Amino acid sequence: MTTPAIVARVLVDSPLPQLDRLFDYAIPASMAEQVAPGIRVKVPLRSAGRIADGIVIELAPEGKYAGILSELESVVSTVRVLAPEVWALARRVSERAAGSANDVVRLAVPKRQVRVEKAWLAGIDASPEAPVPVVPANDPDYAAGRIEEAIASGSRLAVDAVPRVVELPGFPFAGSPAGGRWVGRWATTMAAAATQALAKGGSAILAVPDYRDQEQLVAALQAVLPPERIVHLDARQSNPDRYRAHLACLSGAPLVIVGNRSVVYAPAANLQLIAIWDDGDPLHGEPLSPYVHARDAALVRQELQQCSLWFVGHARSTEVERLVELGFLEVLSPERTRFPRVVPTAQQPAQDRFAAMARIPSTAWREARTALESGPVLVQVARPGFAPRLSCTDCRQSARCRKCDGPLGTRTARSIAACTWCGVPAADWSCGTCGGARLTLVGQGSVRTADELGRAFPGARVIVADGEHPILHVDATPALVVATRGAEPIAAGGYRAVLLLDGERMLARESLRIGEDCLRWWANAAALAAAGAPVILVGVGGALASAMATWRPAAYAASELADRRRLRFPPAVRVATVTGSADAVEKALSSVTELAGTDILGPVDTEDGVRAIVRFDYGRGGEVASALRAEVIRAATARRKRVPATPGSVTLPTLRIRFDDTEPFIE
DNA sequence: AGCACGCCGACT
DNA sequence: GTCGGCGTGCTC
Repeated sequence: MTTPAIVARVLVDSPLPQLDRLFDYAIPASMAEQVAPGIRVKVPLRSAGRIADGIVIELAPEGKYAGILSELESVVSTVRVLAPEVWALARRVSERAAGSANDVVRLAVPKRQVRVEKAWLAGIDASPEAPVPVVPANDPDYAAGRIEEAIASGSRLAVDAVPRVVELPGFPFAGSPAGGRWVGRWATTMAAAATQALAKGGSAILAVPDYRDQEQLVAALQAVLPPERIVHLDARQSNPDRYRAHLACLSGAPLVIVGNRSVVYAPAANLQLIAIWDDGDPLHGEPLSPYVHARDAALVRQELQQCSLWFVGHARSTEVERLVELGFLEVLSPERTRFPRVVPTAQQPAQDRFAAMARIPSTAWREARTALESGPVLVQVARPGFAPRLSCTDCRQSARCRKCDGPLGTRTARSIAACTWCGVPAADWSCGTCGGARLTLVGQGSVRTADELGRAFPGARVIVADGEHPILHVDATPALVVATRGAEPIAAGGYRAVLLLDGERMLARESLRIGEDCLRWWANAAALAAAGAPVILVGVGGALASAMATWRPAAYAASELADRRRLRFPPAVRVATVTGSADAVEKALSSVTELAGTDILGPVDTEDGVRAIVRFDYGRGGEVASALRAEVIRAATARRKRVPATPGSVTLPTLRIRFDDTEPFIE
């Protein structure tokens, strides 16, 4: 009797780009029963003289490899931790970014935890309880049946969120803590969409940028779903928690999987929906190689699995606007909405006794004072601390840290100046330019603003919410809530007024995305206002102010995108930064320079080596990525430089590629 | 990465 | 003759 020879094709866990492909191994008879796609194995790498970890990707008839096959060393676990569709996603995403599939798989499959796995395997054998039925929810602010229809037909949507807060209803299932909580209205829209996916027998992946958003979304889900249908899966969890959640997804039951950017790789059973909240938030960008943004990974996954794909937000990113203009995304806007009442005010000093706080115009003062009689008032500022910056009183130069040259600041009224980068106190400071020894406070951080507001409104409750004082919720009683952008608490019933103070300062940062970012920060804060409450945008004019006043962030995104098209800046075109030694970069550039629709900026010198930017049309992405990937492999296998053994220095690869990074572009 | 292979200079 | 330097290439 002869059986056809079957080989296991294995992805070997290695950081080396030249090993980032599949290796064929013979399957010993003793393991034949256990070997299946997606399981962890150990394999020999003879030439490297070691045993490596790997994941079986597929079983295939022998023949692709001419040489003599080694045998699998052992089966680590029979759990299929890498689902076939997640592997397909990892491969496509890594190819698109000229990176290693291994790096993406590391994001998609948490480290194994033996105890967690054993407990899960034991639990699977126990007879499962009958699942609590899911009642699909709709969102009354969108056209009747529109959400249901979108999930049913697998629509791709840019969803304009309802700019309001809402109180969650109590939930009929025991143990739900959601009732009575206030959350952003967007969270209930996403929750409603998720229930539609569950009702269809499928799973939903919901990605949020940070824990504050996650907290709201989970509360909104708990209000409409039994707890066993909700799973957190997140790179910030401990390894055991993350692995437990990963295994829960593998159980095959339809679930709502909530997490930050890496959740887009979750092994969802019968995926029906991927929804991303606030895709313009930089936290959706993956900081690890190959630096793939959650938005891009979601787009690839949608293409592979034909699920519904939603980008939900108050402000629209230029990337989503581009997809809308292409007709790839359909816009879903609420039917009947009261937009926030935004009032842009020029920067004019107050004429009354509050003139000391010149950055708050008198109209804003009046609104704040009136609103403070009935409830909480939000004051958004750019920076935390007391004085975010200090300068030399004599020569006005910005004061720098003696140790690391970082800028100095103070955190409270009483505290001593310290470096905002390394934290070293600046005792006995003297100016590096003129030798002066006196410091002047520059700017107002959250703490200083709170101090001054407290003096201007004697008896008022003042609450500071920033990175150091994280506050998620405030009640409906009068209070001045001073928050840095992105750290605004949710107020029960909504804020009675919102003051957006440091617009000019926020806009001063040099970044290609600064307009989009500011609009996002302001719109997200404005969405926390009570219906009809004034939102005062101080000291900002032009297109941004009118986009806020008319509540048309999409129109701003469209004009911004038109500018980028003219300038050939992303996302009108794609870009890849190429960094490394001068000759490696030069070789890499010559591999793409012949391609039509590409041009090259640079190279310019950097700290170690040079950097160039390749710009190319979307249609050229595949060719550019594969050409650059070939160069990465070539550079990695080419003659290795003799390392002069500098202890502590990190050895960087001679060639590094990063796609779709907008940071190198500044206006 | 890690390890073998291979092709030249200095050695008992 | 051959011991061992390191440049080059491969890992199923």
